[in-house]
Amino acid sequence: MGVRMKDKVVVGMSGGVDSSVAAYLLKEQGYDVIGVTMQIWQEEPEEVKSEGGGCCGLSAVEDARRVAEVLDIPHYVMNFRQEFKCHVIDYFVEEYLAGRTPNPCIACNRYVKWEALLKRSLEIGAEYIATGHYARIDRLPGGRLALRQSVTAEKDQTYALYNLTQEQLSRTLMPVGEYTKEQIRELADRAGLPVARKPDSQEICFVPDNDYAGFIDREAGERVPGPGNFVTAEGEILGRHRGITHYTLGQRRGLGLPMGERVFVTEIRPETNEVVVGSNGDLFVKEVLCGNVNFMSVEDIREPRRVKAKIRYNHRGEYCRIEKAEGGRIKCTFEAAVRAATPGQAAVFYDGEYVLGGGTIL
RNA sequence: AGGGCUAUCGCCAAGCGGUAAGGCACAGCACUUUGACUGCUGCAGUCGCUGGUUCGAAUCCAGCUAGCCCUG
Repeated sequence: MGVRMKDKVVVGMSGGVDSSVAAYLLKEQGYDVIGVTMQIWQEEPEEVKSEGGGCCGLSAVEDARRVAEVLDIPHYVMNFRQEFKCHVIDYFVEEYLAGRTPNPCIACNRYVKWEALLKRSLEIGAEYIATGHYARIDRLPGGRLALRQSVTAEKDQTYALYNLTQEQLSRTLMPVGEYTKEQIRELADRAGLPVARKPDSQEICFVPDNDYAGFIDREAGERVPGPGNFVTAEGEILGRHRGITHYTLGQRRGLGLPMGERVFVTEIRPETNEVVVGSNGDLFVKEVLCGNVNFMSVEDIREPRRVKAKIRYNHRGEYCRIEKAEGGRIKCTFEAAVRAATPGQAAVFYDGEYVLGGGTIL
């Protein structure tokens, strides 16, 4: 590893174990480490302050500061509320209003962490930014940079990072990707970091009460579509739903329909405010179309090629053939049908351990 | 107000004299740095009501009530 001594790196510190250890590791490697905690949302309610919090919660600031003290590195708080509101919150709300299911982490990574944070980090003289993501970055023989899955496939977080550009990757360090979660906690413990046993974060960081639909109600007010009909694919009305923002493809719980058998959301129709319900089998498809494609390990694809694709964060992946389609889109033809390919979610393509690229499911 | 049928958890539904299956829904938990999926746990001291027969009834009998159906 060509560690360039004294290179300055800004580590985005969320106050969690992973980013804390990232800072620790980089310091050990000889970098000039600066800890930065991003303020991205409002003040947290008092109750959740001492809890695990989200990946970017504000209670984070306290923890991050303590870690920085232990590591003896400077720590700053940067305000990114505006960027977060624009690229994450608004996007999140608009997608749901349109009947799609967004992935806010992907947007946050691409536009807040690797755009706003990176820009400001460069402004203060840093060469790199670093995070505690479980992913690796390699330079390929051809010269391109590509994300590589972390050592532990279970913890791998490349899915949420497929949208990064070459320029962004060239300014990024992800030291945590070389270790397992257990090793990271051990390192934290040995380094005396106060967050070694902090529970992993989960849920949407800006929706601490886990009621994302309620969040949309508060954000979008009367723009939120009201109740409508649950219907079958044949058009039979089965009952009333609470508004399309409450549902996503493949969802079973919360429908309140006693059909005698399990039923799932198979389609959301914003035009008619209908939510279509069907059996689990109805959710499987072999073809998926993607837009807003970002290529990573390759500049582009001319010929169809076989890759493994993940259609959601927690997806083991399925082999498919990807090929160019109308308007820069990519058509994926799966070897085995995938369940609930959901518009708004990302399909990320893997060439072995490397992220070839990805796009948004249409 | 002639006759027949049915009344068991929010919905569906076993049970046929021996001390309330199951499915769906719902709730909680687990899993999870997105939404989901999935898994686990919980969920009728009571069988429309009132009496009766019986050692013992949701199960048999009677009356009442409600709903459905057929006649008028």
